[in-house]
Amino acid sequence: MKRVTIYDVAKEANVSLATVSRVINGVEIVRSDTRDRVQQAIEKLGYKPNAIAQGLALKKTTIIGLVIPEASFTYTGQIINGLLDVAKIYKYNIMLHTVTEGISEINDVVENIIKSRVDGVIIYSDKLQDAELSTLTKYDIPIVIIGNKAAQEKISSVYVNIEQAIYEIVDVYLQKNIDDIVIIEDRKNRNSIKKMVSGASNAFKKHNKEFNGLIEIPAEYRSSYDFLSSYLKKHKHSLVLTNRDSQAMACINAAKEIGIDIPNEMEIICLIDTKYNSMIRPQLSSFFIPSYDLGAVAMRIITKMLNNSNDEKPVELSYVFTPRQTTK
Amino acid sequence: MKRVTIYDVAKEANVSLATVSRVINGVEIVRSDTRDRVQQAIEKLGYKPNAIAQGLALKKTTIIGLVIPEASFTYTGQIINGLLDVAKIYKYNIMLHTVTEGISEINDVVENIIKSRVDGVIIYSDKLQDAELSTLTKYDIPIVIIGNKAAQEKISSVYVNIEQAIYEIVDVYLQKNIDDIVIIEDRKNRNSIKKMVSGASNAFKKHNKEFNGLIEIPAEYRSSYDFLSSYLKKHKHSLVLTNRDSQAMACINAAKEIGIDIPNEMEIICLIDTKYNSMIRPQLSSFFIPSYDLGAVAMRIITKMLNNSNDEKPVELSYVFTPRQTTK
DNA sequence: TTGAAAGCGCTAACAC
DNA sequence: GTGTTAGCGCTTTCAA
Repeated sequence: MKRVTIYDVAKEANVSLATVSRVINGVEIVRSDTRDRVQQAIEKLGYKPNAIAQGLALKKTTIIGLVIPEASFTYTGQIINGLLDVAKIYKYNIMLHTVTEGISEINDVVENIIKSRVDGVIIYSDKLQDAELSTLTKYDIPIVIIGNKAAQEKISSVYVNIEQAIYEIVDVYLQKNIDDIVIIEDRKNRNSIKKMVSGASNAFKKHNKEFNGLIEIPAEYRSSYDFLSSYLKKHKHSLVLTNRDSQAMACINAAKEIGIDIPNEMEIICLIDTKYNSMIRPQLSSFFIPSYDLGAVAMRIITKMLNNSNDEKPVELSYVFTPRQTTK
Repeated sequence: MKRVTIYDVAKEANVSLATVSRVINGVEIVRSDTRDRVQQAIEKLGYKPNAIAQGLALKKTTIIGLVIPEASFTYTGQIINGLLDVAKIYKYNIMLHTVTEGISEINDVVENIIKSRVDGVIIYSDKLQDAELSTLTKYDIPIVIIGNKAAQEKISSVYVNIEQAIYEIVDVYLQKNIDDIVIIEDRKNRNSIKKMVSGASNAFKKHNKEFNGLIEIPAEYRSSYDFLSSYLKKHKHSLVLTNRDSQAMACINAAKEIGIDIPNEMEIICLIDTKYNSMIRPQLSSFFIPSYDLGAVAMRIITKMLNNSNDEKPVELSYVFTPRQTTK
């Protein structure tokens, strides 16, 4: 099919481009019979406005860049769903970028975002640090960060206070005089772990104790399972805190294997809630982190920024601890 | 920061736009000292070519549309990872669209894709039917379908032969004279289920039997668990085939609850493999479907189509049955 | 090797 | 209420 342009429609309907433009943009001042003529021409020719040309003329693309970590989508997926649902309402399109390791790759992504002239960018990734964010703001690209409170001016954010969550739960255990608490870290979510540790440390401090229960495990499920299988034989802990469900499951399975009774001999709490938490046995106690809302709110914030351009305050969403079968 | 254009760079470097354009596009015929001058100007001004303007001028956007179902990304996630890894190599950007129910919403997505002038579109969704695909091809948008063999000319595809997979496994059981086999369906993946049923039916036919073991369950995990808990009390089956891991888990948990011994009294096989299959207990026997590769290959095919424009043959990827603890 | 100028498809003053 | 025209930022042909 021959690419049909606004010009073809104008000719077909015997009007000027301007009038066609008015019709497709819903500008009111067009007489209804010419509007109809134009509409018919559009139908007949199957004309679809070229968003790229519109983008050039208007200096805005109605595209929002989204940056997420590669790998598991079990958690990120919900964020994306929230994001997209809101994006649809406001007619924004989403351009998807993933980042893994490698500083050069990160620079590529940033470069790419700038070139593509997105109207704004939503970032859910620890990988983009202040430097990258600064170059983005230098190019006047509105930014919303998911999962962290933004550290810079002009950057907005929506997040859950992980530190607080861990603080509270650890405090509960310390009050019951249970202090053999560890946090498992697989080095894949450094930033989250840092906050978890910080929360735990604060709780310990409150009780005049010192927290040093950070244990490193391998990044892959299989090897972390193997690691824990031998580790747990020698080390008993009262409470294990994990970031991801996969880590908790490695822990559960290893404990079962050894014969550790969950939750009576050892309790496990996972920070992030996925649909699998209540499917596995024992069902995994976890925090409910409103991931869908994180995405939805992020998108809402960005649309606001694009309309008012005055910066939005960081938004803190609340978590809920959901006890299941891995806690007493 | 003031938007800097190719014109600013030209002025800064004392050359014409054309020369700057040549430099940023790596056209060889520029003298090296002018090239250097231009490069310096670009650095100094922090110039980044406007992909939108390039898109207009070149009539191509280097954007690929991606259509996926909303909801769970546990499986789709791997497809996206494969897709993005290859997209990065070829410098394509991905614009993400999700579809759920609702014919109007689907039309919106199609409309949106056409307007955004993507160079091609990769579709992983049963929701887009022949009608929608036809309008896409009418607008000369190259299409690659993931998960189904394309039914139309000019449309390419990459898929796994689910029908065959189920045929083979069911045949194995029938040869052992086990024919109390059911397939669980939750109405969320109609197309897949249809193929599974077809595969099972063929196997039964081969043994001069008739397959009618399709059982409908609720779509949500919780209600399907409840349903199965009461269903399995009255109905014993030798083999349960499911599409998604969540369905299999509902089945496993319900069976456990009732006291059905898996795999001795009842076996369970899940079609789609996720990382959770080997984390849960009992570990779930399943087919390994190369989802990452489905994405990667789809992207490769699209790039080929964009370069040669001769249509690509459908690509069939292979599956591997991976027995774990839910089968004998 | 470089520059001038037309054109990609659209929007938005401004004029009629 | 409708048309004319000058951009939006870039590529590319054709001259020089």
